[in-house]
Amino acid sequence: MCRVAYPRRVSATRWLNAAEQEAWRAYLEATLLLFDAFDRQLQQDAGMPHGYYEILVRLSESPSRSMRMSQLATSTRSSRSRLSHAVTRLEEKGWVERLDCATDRRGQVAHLTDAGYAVLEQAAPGHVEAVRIHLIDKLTPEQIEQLREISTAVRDGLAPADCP
Amino acid sequence: MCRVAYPRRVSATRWLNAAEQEAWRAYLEATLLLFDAFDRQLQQDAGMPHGYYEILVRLSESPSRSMRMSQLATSTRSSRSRLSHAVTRLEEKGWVERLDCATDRRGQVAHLTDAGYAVLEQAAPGHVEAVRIHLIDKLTPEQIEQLREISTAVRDGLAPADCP
DNA sequence: GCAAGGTTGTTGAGCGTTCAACTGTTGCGA
DNA sequence: TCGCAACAGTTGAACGCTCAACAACCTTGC
Repeated sequence: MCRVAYPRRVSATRWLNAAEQEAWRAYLEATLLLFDAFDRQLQQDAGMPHGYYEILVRLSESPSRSMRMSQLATSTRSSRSRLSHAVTRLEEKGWVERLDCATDRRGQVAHLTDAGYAVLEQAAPGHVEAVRIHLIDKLTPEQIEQLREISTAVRDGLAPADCP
Repeated sequence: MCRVAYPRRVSATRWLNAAEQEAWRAYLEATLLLFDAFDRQLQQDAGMPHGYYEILVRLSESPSRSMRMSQLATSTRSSRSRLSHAVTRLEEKGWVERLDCATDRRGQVAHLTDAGYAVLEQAAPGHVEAVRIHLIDKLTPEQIEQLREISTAVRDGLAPADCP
């Protein structure tokens, strides 16, 4: 039988040192400002939040302009529930449609309509310009590479293993 | 009088090259996963979203444990409206209270209560640990410094000039 | 062939955020 | 000191997200 004579001492908090704290806070603030800017820009110019735009982008990159709901959810890093609600809204706008999946009767396939593709084409330049102005153009090529490496390390630590 | 003979040609979209695209997407995905993780952790352990936690942190760092609403809003990078709603919730929980400002009758001061401070003390170790595990520990000291520089550049490009 | 358990996707309630409109107050120039 | 713009903060409606519960279907092992 397992006997624990004394409760193990709860490990002391490893607080952040000054450099770590500064990095974390700067990252946090930059990200909040950045995401706010993108959300506002897309809401104004295309009538949708950034998350919805990303859904359309992913669909547009698929050869058939369609994807299984669950695949779309993991590739946009969103929950099934969030995606389901989002696709409902996108369907109301006529930008996406739901189709039954041929091989799995539980499944649904989200398909980007022509209207959705048109909206995306019209919204993309403004969004890319915003990403440039607020992020890319502020950094040197070396920093862009550093950001890629940093982000990849963090992402791979958090993403389920089967995510591409 | 100013005369424009021909409308100026709309500038062609400066699309992202492969390296820029990869960096941007990795950053986007890492950040979504990271913020989700922090939100979930704090919601579970402390019953509040990350944004609310940050409000308590800022207040706790003020000598008087209080701040003007507008100062608190800009320092947490949130809108006045968001902060107002948030403080309402935090007040309902008894973690913050609103006081009238002595020098400006329009003003309100948010003050961290003892209960709020206690909650913060109890929630902090778990949150710091999450920041370590998912972010700091995944990076080398050089990368942490790089992240600080990158984030500072981006933040300073977006923040109103009078923000410290 | 069938039961058990896993997977896929949806739903509704509750909560947080946004946006626009609003109140009350202050600062400033005529 | 009057008038007015700017400022500080709040409010409610609309919307997006989370969470838990759910229905439907597939898979596995017997």
